[in-house]
Amino acid sequence: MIFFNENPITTADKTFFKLRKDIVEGDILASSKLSETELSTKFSVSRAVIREAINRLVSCNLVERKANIGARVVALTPDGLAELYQVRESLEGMAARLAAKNMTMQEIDDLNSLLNHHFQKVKTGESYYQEAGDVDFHYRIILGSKNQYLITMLLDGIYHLVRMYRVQLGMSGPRITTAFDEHRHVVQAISNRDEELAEMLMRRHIMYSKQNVANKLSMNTP
Amino acid sequence: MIFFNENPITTADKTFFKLRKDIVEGDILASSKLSETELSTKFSVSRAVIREAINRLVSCNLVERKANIGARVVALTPDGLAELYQVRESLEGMAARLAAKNMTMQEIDDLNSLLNHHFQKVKTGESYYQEAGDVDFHYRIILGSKNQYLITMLLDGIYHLVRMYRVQLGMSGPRITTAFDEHRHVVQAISNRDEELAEMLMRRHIMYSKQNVANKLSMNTP
DNA sequence: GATGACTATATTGTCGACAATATACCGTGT
DNA sequence: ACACGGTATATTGTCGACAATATAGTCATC
Repeated sequence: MIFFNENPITTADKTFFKLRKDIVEGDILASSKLSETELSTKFSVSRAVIREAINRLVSCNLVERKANIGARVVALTPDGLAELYQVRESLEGMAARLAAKNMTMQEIDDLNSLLNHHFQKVKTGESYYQEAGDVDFHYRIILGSKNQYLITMLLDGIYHLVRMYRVQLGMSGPRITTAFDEHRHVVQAISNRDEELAEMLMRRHIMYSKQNVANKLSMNTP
Repeated sequence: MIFFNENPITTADKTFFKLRKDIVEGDILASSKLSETELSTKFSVSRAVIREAINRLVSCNLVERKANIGARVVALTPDGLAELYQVRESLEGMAARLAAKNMTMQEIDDLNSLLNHHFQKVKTGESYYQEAGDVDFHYRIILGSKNQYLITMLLDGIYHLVRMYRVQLGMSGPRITTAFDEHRHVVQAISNRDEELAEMLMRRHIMYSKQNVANKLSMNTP
């Protein structure tokens, strides 16, 4: 069963993915207005396609729209970050617990391989944390929960917004290696089928990450 | 700050609300196909409006859409119910905990008034549980959490799907009065600012409700 | 100089038509 | 009788134009 088909089929799909990428990576600035006509000429598609893409961006909390006024990219604020990570901690904690219960041995092995791959990059100093999707640790855990609604809420709901904070506010210094160790420990708990510990470790990991991003954010907006 | 503006502005809004109501209440049958042309003639609006409404229904997990094929109302299944209530228990438990922390005295008083109002209906045997929105106990707790993302996930994500199961599979017999008592206890905990107890009682309450709906569902699909 | 109504402009919301894709039907061949 | 291909039909996806709403600018009035 394939939960998440991120293969674009229609042009609206492609436009949505492109816009999401541009917003998450900051090529379209936070808090900036999204003009339908402007975007439609820029992407050489009709306004209907742009409108559908924007509506989907609203669903993932990356854009806010007001009737008859327009759509804006969300702002990155300390309060927003706090609320976001509050639910993220709870939901991804739950995902880790369910993953410890429901992931297959094969999937756990693959996850370990992925971490080994990441370890190579950490050693050489590359920042691999920017990438989204199947190559991301959190993404795999979320899918591993095998709960359709949890997966939708996380991947369609806040996953990319979390990435937006992370990518635009950066992660650097010793946090990279400590975060990697925390990933290791979570997978270890999952491997032991220790549901409670997996949840606890994931919650702590997200708590620490939040602190890191919050510091960067408070530096930018004093 | 107004979190949820359920006031329809555009015709797409109105169409969306109407369709959502019809689906939740079973006037449009579960698992049935939604034809865009058919609906557009039925509602006397353009297909663009219908398409937008359907996309929003997809966002609340009431409808599934496949590219170039079409949209169908979701099916009500035991497995779906189990997954749904698994996340519901976690999220609404969290909402109750946050509500115990964040609701104002005024809001708690209003909530008690609402329960008194419900009590009158329970005594006379009316089934008040069908109504959605501000007059619903769970709705108020969710808003009381004051967490933007939690509110969005619950109200835009699963609230109406939960109602769909409840409305179409019914709640009857002694469950009505016991559910009412459980509501009382949750509010009592919130009133005492006992976050842990509020979460625990809410989780239990949802667990019991699930059992009730699951029984009805297994009777229908033997 | 500030305020309020009015107009001009730009943007979003809605519509009907056309294009692309999937489904159903029918005929042919084995 | 069954399997396979092709055509006809129906449905969804995309487009450009028009209608409705909000914004900005202008002018008149106090």
